[in-house]
Amino acid sequence: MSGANLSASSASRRAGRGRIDKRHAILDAAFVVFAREGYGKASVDAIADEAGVAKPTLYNHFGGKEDLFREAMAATAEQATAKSLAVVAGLASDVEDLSGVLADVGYRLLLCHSSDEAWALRRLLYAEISRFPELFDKVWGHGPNQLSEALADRLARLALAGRLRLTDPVRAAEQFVALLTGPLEGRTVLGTRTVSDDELRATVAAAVGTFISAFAVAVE
Amino acid sequence: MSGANLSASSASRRAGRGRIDKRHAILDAAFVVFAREGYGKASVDAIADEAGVAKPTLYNHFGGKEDLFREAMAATAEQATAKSLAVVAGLASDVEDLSGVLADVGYRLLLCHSSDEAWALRRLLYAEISRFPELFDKVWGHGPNQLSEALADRLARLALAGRLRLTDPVRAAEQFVALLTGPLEGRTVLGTRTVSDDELRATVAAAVGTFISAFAVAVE
Amino acid sequence: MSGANLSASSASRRAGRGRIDKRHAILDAAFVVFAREGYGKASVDAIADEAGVAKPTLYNHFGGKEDLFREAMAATAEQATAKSLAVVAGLASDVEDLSGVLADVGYRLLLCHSSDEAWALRRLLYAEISRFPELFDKVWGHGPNQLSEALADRLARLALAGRLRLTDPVRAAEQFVALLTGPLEGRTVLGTRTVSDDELRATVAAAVGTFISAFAVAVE
Amino acid sequence: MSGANLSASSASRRAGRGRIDKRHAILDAAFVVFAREGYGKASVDAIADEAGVAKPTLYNHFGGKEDLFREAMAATAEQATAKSLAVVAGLASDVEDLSGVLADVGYRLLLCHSSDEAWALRRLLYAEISRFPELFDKVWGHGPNQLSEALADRLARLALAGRLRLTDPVRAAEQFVALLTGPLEGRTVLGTRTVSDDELRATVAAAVGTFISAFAVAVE
DNA sequence: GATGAATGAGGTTTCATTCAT
DNA sequence: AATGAATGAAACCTCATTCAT
Repeated sequence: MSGANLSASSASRRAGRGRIDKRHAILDAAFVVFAREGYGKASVDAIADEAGVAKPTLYNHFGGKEDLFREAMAATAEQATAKSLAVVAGLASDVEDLSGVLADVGYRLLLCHSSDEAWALRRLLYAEISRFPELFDKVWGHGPNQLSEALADRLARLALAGRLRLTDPVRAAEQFVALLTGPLEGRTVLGTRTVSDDELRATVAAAVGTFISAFAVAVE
Repeated sequence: MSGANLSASSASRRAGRGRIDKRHAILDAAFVVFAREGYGKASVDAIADEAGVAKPTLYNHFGGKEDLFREAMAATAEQATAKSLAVVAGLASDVEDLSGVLADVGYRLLLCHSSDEAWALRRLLYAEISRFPELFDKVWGHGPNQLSEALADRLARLALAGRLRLTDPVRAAEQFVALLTGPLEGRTVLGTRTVSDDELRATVAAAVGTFISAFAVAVE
Repeated sequence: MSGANLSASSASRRAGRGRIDKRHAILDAAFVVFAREGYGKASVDAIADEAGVAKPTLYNHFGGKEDLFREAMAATAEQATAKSLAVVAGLASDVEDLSGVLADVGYRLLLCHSSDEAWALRRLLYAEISRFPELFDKVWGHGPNQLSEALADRLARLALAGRLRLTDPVRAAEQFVALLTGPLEGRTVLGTRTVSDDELRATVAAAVGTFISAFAVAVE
Repeated sequence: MSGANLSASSASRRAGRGRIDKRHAILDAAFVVFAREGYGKASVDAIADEAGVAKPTLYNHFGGKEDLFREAMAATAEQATAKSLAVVAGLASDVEDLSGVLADVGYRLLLCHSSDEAWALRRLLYAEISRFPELFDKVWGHGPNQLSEALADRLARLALAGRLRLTDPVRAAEQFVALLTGPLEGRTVLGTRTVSDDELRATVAAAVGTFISAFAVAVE
């Protein structure tokens, strides 16, 4: 969560393996620089340097700074979304230890949420939502929101299986995510400070505890 | 919630009432422009225009763009914080209808949270936290966080009064706030879209419902 | 020669002894700042600060930056000139040890020439001669040039007394000054480095030696 | 000597002969403008205009105003130095008419010293020595100082050849230069006024006369 | 007479973008 | 397709100067 792993993998950049992935290198570099400097202060020069290409090359691949931002955000968001969805996909409906399984899913969701890329994405989205309103769907709609929908599906099946008492699965999913992530916003200082794994797990435990208390069907 | 009422009241600007409030006019204008453009793209020229003063006046009052940003954020945060704290201060511990009271407090907190200023503050804080790390304490620490502490105090007293079953009041307060605000982040598209009052109240009801289910001591 | 004694005497500035010498304080401060920053980079603010007065006060006393420069240069030049002329005035025509007397006068002239004020004056004059051509007369004409004239008078009397063989006393005076000061320009790095008193005296000795060899009437 | 021939030759500027000499054009223009306005008042805009390039081009070639000044000074100083050294190089040690040869060398040195570029160099060096102390070596050390050394070599050989009586050739060289240039500083008003060729030659004659009187071995 | 506050103009520098190669 | 070099526009900031008190 600290910030080191945000540097674009320089292997593919450095290696002249071809020019098929020059576009990829630019996108990676762009996200790195945007994450570090913000959209307004990030300079196309810095992105070109980070990508190891000349500026006109960058303009040949993308229309300009705005398009580059859009595409870099979309590309990174896609990866982040996939990870979260993969976690949710692992939530089965025929579980024994519901609390334990929710805690496991919650913990892994929180890891996704706490990655440097995820924080950078959210920060940039927050910052530029008014200049790039369409980014919301690409980043959030295909991110936590899509996440809420996917999670709602799983919760609905748990309700059908008699393990949860739900009237609105989407709302419940939103609340589960909120209970997980909300308390950590302040504690991580918006992702700029690392929290210990213990604190992470404690937050998960508290979230799951509250969620279970509110929604679980008591076992006999 | 839409964005119209973010323009600084021009009455005090136009009136040459003195120069004591020129500083105030600059701070107001600065926040308006920063909120509209973001820190990086906001130009000092635009701020000076919005404030109705010349640029050097602005530099005489503040050291530069960075300081101006800091002070504008702090000033707006102070106001926002005060409102939220006032709401929490109204949460008594000897209440009859606990659900109703929590819903009332929650609704009013959500109004605070949903104001244009509050969203703008959070967006700017998210965007610039790495360039201005010290802002977190001023904006969030004296904002939702201070809010969590104040709310925790009240919840603790409700626990003492036998109305809530709490092990960690701060955690509970964080969760209450998370249940209120989390689901609305996506639904308001980070504050750029207005949600109906009905949806607001529904979110509050759901949050209070979950909270009560999880923490309320059952009445006989 | 180092640079410490260029700060305006703050005693008269600090003491509210009256306002008769506020003009003096401003002139002193102006020269200090001009010497430190150069005319172009010196700011009126800095001068006002150094003088301990407000900017409008300065504008009440002088017309603006240009006039202030002119007057500050003139005032400092007057002092510097007076010192040099006083040295020359001490050169009598009925001397026994001509070499020794010339060395003495030369040494004291060189001290005048090497003072911080003198170097600052020359540097500013060199720098701004095209913007302030009239300064030449005030600074140089009333300085080394006036010096040449005064020295020429004394040399002429020594010639009349049969001690020197001169066709053009002014030329001889110029050459005497040149022999004294010329070699030191490079050695002091235009006045920014201190030279030892030994080197000063050696330069004087060499200058006087050459001058005597060229112009002295051999004693029997 | 008046100032007209300081404008950069516009031929190469106008002709788009390539971009190899754009750097040269900028350096020339920079020196012209710095000489005319001084470092502080010279604007980068004016330099870019004079060079016929856009401002960013200038910033691409040089780091900023300071570096540009350094390089412009160095470039001009190099040319000026070369000319003076070439003159000294022509001073042979097996001369018949020592006076005549010294006068010839002196005259040509004085022409170098009196050129507009040389005066501008010295004025700028004097003016900015405290802000750019390292310029001294580039301009003066490689200029008159290097000149003194080269001249000292030649004088030493003349001493070996029995034509001069010297104890310290460097000192003698410094004095020769001082006798040549010193009297002209005042007479040309620091290079801002033209002196007639007659006056130039008279100064040379006087300098050589004094030098010969002081150092020449009497011919039998 | 002295001043805190204000300003129009202009400073250096950097930016996103485009040629010509 | 890729690039070194160039640019118009605009950024932040500072200056000499003047009000109104």
